[in-house]
Amino acid sequence: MAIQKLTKNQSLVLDALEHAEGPLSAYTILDKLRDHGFRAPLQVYRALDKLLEFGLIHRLESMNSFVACAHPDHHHHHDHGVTAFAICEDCGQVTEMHDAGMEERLSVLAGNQHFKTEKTTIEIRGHCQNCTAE
Amino acid sequence: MAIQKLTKNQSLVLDALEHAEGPLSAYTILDKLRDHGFRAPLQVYRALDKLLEFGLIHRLESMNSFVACAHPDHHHHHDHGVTAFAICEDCGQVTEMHDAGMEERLSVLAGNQHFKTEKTTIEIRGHCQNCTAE
DNA sequence: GCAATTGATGTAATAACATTACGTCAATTT
DNA sequence: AAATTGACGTAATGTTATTACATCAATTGC
Ligand SMILES: [Zn+2]
Ligand SMILES: [Zn+2]
Ligand SMILES: [Zn+2]
Ligand SMILES: [Zn+2]
Repeated sequence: MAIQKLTKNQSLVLDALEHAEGPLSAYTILDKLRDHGFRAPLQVYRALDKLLEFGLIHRLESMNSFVACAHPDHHHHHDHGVTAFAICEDCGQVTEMHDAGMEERLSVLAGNQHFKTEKTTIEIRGHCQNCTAE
Repeated sequence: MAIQKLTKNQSLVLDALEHAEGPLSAYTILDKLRDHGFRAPLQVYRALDKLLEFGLIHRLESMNSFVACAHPDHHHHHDHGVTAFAICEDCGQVTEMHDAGMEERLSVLAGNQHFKTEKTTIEIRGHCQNCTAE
């Protein structure tokens, strides 16, 4: 699919996420965008919903927050397949990972249960290389 | 480790989860236990924290709720390894799955990033066999 | 036995996260 | 031009989780 034209609010929210060091909660985004006219949570949540739909951002379920997609051809629609995230509990850094072998195992697991997968969440909490070094 | 003696509140919460059809939110548990003297969220959250620690229940991050562990030797401490959940969005049924191949892939993924894993969340949202049949 | 510590509990208040409801407006379609 | 659609603004409310403080019971050390 072609480039997605974003509305002003959507662009502001995406921008906030892309320039952030790590994942942001919806309310943190709201605070960052008050100077740009944001006043209510719904302005953020509506933009987030669309950006999720476009595949430009991801939601981290285990921490109720959001990150910009690390995929290089951002600002385009594309299929992610299954995405796994490594989340450092010390510094907050998030690494987005894709792995065909992982997808295959999950596909088999779901198939065993005759389960029709719509969306898969994989989040690894722990400590990144930097924060592990003594 | 041996059998864990549970406090009254912990037993009540575990019981509520074991007798539930599907996952329950903390506040739903609170409502179910009002007749047993529960008055405040903290009574539930404290019990949930301990039950999670003992490995007797699981938290489903993608729906902010909790399920009793499906592992047969429940009421004992045991290591789960990595657990994946298939969550039906139609009927709410949750299936707990374990798979060595999946653990291996996750281990490799984390290893590639020199990431030290503490806890892994895998949740598959979709439709179970019953809810898929026409 | 008794003081000190530890762990569980009760209660209230507050914080953090998310949605519903309602009205307006601009662009697109018919 | 009317109808439809999609984005937006605002207020109110609903849901999930934590902080703070006081009390009580069981255990530990002397
Ligand atoms: Zn991505
Ligand atoms: Zn780190
Ligand atoms: Zn289990
Ligand atoms: Zn189902």
